[in-house]
Amino acid sequence: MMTGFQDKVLELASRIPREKVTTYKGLAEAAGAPKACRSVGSVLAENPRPVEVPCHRVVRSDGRVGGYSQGRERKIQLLRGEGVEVRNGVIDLEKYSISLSREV
DNA sequence: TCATTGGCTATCA
DNA sequence: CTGATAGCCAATG
Repeated sequence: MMTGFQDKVLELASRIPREKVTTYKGLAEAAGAPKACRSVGSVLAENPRPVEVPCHRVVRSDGRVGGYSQGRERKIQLLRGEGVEVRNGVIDLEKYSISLSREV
């Protein structure tokens, strides 16, 4: 259906710069729902677009990579391939987490 | 419109 | 990690 929420989530997710990651919570806030962290996951889960929407750049607020439709390991490999330091499935949010800039 | 289900979460125990 | 609870959106009936 691609409603406003989904569209926003995918849009923001596709705007994540390289070597940077965002959290489901942050994405939810940027999408307009500060507590729709789960909904964000649902949207990404049903939108397998490893090219247009790199959902693998979205991690959990704990700093862990979280889940992935294609496999948790796959997500980690992709992140590492972009230059993100992934230690045992954990990412340094202090260095890679960013606040989604709502610019073009 | 409401009820139920599902889901890459968040937080607490 | 598991279990439970919470709060959210989309799909289905």
